[in-house]
Amino acid sequence: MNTTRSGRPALTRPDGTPLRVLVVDDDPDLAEVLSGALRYEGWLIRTAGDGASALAAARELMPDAVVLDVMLPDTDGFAVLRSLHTVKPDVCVLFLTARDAVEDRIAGITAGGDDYVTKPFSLEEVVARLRGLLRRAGMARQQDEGPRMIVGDLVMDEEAREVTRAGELIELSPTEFELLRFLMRNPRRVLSKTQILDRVWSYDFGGRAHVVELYISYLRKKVDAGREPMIHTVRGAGYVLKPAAS
Amino acid sequence: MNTTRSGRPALTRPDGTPLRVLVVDDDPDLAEVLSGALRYEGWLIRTAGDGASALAAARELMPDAVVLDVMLPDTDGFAVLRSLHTVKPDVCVLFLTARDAVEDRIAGITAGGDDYVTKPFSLEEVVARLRGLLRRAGMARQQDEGPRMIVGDLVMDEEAREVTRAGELIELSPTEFELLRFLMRNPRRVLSKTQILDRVWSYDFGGRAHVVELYISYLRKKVDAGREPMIHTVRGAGYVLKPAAS
DNA sequence: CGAACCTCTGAGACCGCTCTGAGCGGCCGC
DNA sequence: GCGGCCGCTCAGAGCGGTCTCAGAGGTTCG
Repeated sequence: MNTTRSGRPALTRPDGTPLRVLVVDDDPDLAEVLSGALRYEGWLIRTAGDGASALAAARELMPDAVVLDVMLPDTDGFAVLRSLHTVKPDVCVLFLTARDAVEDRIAGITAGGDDYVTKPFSLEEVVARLRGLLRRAGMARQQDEGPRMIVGDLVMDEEAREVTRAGELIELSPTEFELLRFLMRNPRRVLSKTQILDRVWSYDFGGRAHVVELYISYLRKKVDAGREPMIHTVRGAGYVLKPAAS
Repeated sequence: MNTTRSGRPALTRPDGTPLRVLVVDDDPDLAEVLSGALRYEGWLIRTAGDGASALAAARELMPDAVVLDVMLPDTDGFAVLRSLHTVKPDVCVLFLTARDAVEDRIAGITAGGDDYVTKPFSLEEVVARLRGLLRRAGMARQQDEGPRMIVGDLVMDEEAREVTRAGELIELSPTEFELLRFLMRNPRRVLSKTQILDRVWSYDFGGRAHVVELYISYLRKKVDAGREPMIHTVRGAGYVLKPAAS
């Protein structure tokens, strides 16, 4: 079976081959970081730096999804979207956009089922949105039962943004939610504070790893409160999430 | 089973294959947004930019329904309608028309079973009208029980434009109604303000997401008033509609 | 022509979220 | 045992998201 580099089973096409994603951004550094994160999911990635080469790459790759910066040197996002749909009508598109440009020309994009994230974003956010898009579009094999993630008696419904432990509802802030999502996607696996910072916080976050400790403590208070602990500290290494039974 | 991108079961032909819809509009952006929204319903979409290519596409696609702009570069919509009926006599037609356009001729249309919406329209409106047309024409399989939607003790009858909670009638303004319809079509699913804006407000609406907050507060006053709340805010993400029991 | 309603804008208040800094306690090496 | 380091938690400041109110402008209907 196709797997991610973390050993977790990858989200694949229905036939088991890797999902294909095209990353389009004129900032080479950002494109590199993005494609790295997506490759880590076990997907097949190509990159392009402008609209024209994006179209060429799309024709060749026939991607299942495209991560597309709205601000491109040659064309605007809407035109690219149209061209992409003529190349592959069922392609999913995840737009990357500056925060203040949202109102600008993006209007109507989410209407077709496509989605967007605003810069600066976290890699987990991008990956999560893409997985959501691909799953809803029926391009991904249903290995798990949809948008539900389960570790021990801890359950996360990504679409409803709902977390329960032993059936009890747990309310989480956005950052807490994203941190827990990252932990749950990597159960029984030690994650360093740096790793967590790189994945869960925005790429331009200048702060310290201390924040991770703080949010872990928040999570413990809500997730482990009075119960068998699932979040464990590995001194000098990082944190692990494990089912309580173990 | 054929499903929409939201995971909800799609309205299909009686034989289970996707409904076929032809979108005819000379504005490529609008055609793109429309076909995106309809594709999202799990339907098979083709587009055309003028009357001649519309006819050609219709002959090839044999669509169940046509979304047709009245103002076309080469002919007017009514001529196209007549030709369409020679190609496929039982096709449903949804007209797109300017607000101040000829009321009399349009009136004749609705008598024939077809329908129309005035520009600028919201995508939810178009989708709802189309679903109504297809259902009434017997082209869609009745998977759900007709025009009735139920979430918890909240019931919406789309055709009667009537909403009740726990049996009590709730009076809603047009915008409130459409917002609630969108929420009810996506229960237990977090919807961002942008998503809501793109679907419920007209495509040319330039305003801010602030309006969504305002209308959510109106809805709460009417739907949740004094009862167990069903409309929940997910800070930083959007809103969810959930049965009170949960 | 007037009244009622609907929709949207703007302003203000509130409150939850995020992060900083500091202090404390426990773990490890010496 | 002792000092230093690592990790945990608390308290608080600043910020930004969200809610609500009041009112203007437009539309519909009587």
